[in-house]
Amino acid sequence: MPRPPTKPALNSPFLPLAASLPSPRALPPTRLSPEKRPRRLSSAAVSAAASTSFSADPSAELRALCSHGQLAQALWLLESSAEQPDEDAYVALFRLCEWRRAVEPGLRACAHADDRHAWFGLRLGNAMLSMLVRFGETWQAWRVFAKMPERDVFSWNIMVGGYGKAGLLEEALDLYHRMMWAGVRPDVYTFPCVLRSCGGIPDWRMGREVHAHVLRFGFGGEVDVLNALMTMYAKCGDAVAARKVFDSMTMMDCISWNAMIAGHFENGLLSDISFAKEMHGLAVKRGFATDVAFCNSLIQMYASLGMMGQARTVFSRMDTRDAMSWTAMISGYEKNGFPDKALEVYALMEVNNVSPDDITIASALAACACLGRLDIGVKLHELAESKGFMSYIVVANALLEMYAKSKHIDKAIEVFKCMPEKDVVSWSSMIAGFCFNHRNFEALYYFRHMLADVKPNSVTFIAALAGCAATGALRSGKEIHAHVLRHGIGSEGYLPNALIDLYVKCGQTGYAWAQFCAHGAKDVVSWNTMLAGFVAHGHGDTALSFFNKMVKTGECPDEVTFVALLCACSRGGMVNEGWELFHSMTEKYSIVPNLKHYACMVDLLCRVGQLAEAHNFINEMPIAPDAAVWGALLNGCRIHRHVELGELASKYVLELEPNDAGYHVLLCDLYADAGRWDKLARVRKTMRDKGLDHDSGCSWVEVKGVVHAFLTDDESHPQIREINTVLEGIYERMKASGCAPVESHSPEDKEVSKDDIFCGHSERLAVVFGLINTAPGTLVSITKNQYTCQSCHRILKMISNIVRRDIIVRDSNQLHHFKDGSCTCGDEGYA
DNA sequence: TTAGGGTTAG
Repeated sequence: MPRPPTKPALNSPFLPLAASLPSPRALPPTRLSPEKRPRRLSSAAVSAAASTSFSADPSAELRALCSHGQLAQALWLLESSAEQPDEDAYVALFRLCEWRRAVEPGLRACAHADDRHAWFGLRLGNAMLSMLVRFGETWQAWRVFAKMPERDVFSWNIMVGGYGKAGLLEEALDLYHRMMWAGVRPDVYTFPCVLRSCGGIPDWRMGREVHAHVLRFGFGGEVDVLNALMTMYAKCGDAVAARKVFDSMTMMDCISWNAMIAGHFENGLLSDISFAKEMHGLAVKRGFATDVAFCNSLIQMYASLGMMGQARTVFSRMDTRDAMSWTAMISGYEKNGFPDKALEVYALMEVNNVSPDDITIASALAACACLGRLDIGVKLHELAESKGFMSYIVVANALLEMYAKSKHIDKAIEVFKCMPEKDVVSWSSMIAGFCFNHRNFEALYYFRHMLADVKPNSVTFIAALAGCAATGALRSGKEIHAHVLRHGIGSEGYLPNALIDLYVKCGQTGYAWAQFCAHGAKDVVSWNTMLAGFVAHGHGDTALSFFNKMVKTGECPDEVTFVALLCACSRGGMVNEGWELFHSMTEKYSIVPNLKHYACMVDLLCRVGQLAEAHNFINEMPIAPDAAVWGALLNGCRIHRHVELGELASKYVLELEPNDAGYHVLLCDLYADAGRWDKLARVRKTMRDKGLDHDSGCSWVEVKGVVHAFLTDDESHPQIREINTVLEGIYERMKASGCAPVESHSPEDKEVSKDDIFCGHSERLAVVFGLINTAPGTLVSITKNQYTCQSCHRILKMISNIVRRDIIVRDSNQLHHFKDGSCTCGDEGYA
């Protein structure tokens, strides 16, 4: 025996149900592997049964009905007959139920037998076990197993395998141990059953122990057992041991090759294209290339290497393809950045009448999410519902993401709420989905709720950090940072970059810099994030020298790098540097400027007053300018009060984005600053007609780890009276010192100032709320969804001077750090 | 005349 029996042997007929056994409620939902076709009755068996004359013997009658496949009648007979059927009749009925996958009748027959038997004989017990395990009824199977005084290796195999399949991996290993203690000699089927659970946990030590048993019991030459061993080692991350098993095999089948490829792939060892091709060639030579599962593996192998052409060749040469073959192609295209091709393959699959499985639908949904194809996504949703796939967590998760990425977050919430079980992916997708839909508030709310339910992973943290960064929730972000450190995953995936971004966006350049320096595997994103941080804080010179350092280190800049750099030049009025960088993009770095770069250049030229040059620049663009490019010109015209050119720009802007409230407001500001009240009124009327007149300005401020949101003219906050009193006080002090802001009033409408209508003032409420609820000297950090208006900008500068506090306002456009009466933005655009 | 191992996933 491999181990001394420390637990009582599980061999008595009246064995107490051990406490370690799972309760029925604890059983996880099972996704049963694709069904093996139920065996059909041979025609000989049917005719033999048909020739049996019906007798008064209910057992014989029951057997005959079963052999004719008349399940309903058989069940009726069983339940209505007063007499107890014999063991053979029961066995026939259970087998029929198993073949038919008739769960409900099977369970009824099971209850019938259970009521009338104190114990089950070997044949009857095994038939019941087999059926129950096939149905995923692990708990019922355990009850039957406990009522079997005699058990053979088959009974044990079913139990070990069944528990493993139901996801009760630890329990499966426990059963295997008990089998050993009971002195049952394992057979060739036992090892694959138990090794599956070792790999699934994964439990390498136990796997090695089972490996020793394999050798001790003399199964070291069995292909099936060795295949299972190889897979177990691969799943436990021991590619070397897996390879050793593979090399020791004197006989192998296509499963061996498949396990080898899959094992290498899982352990990330298949990055070598020539090795992959060699594996392919060898397998073809040995005649395995016709096996469907093997070809599916090859497709996946090539897809993971980004070689979709090769994958397609394998796919097209297959004589028969199953749903997995199609799914492997769909997911391959989707993962390699060809979601449109993925959907083409899916359409072709439909034309070929291949029924998609849950993973096909999940993969196709992922492609829809990439493309924002809500139309196809909705059809897939309907299909998933009709096929009963909504209970599969992968399908629901893929659906969530599709809806979130198609800007239908409410639909995603609906799907999420209907999910009976949610895993870390479901929660992470919702958090990321909220951020994607600019509903960061809810992202953090979901994150907090998630912690009570599911253990977060690096993807969750990245999504939650994005939510904090977007709302400027520094304290919540720091809390998440602490979680990350506790989980020991601070350097996992994109987490280091997400942390740099958090601190940059919350105005904590020092922390960001510390994170950047500590990040051992910096990539272009790390550099870009830090660079954007310097730019946002108005450190244009630092940004440029940082860029030089980046290039010297050997990091290759990308288009994002240049957006940040051109932005720095624009903010700092560095026209020459801007032109130099713009030209270097194509000349030095082979980066084709995109619309964002053009918009930055227009902004740069406009800010230094070169409006005509900016206009020329737009006219000479090799690509069609978008609203942002014209918008930059419009903004420049607003700053320099150039109404005519501004009107021209606004014509293009509003043609391209007719329903954007922001651009309308910009035009209003242009007219207001130039004192053109007639034209201003006209734009305001257009806005009213289009329903764009409601101010959706919103500012967030985090106090003691809770993010508070303020809307324009928000009177709903519990502390609003206090806030207003403080605001008034500040106003009085400003007046007394003779620096109260001048509001530009419209002469026709003396009651309402320009700022009251358009600027929102929500940042004023949020700033004051932050000031009165935090300790003296603490930095107050606000995030706003629109750009800060001139009046608020002036007032906040003054407030920072009066109260001697640092105030950071991150608006939709830039970051303002107010200190001692001035702002880091250099008052650009706030002249 | 019952069982096992390989492939597709967010």
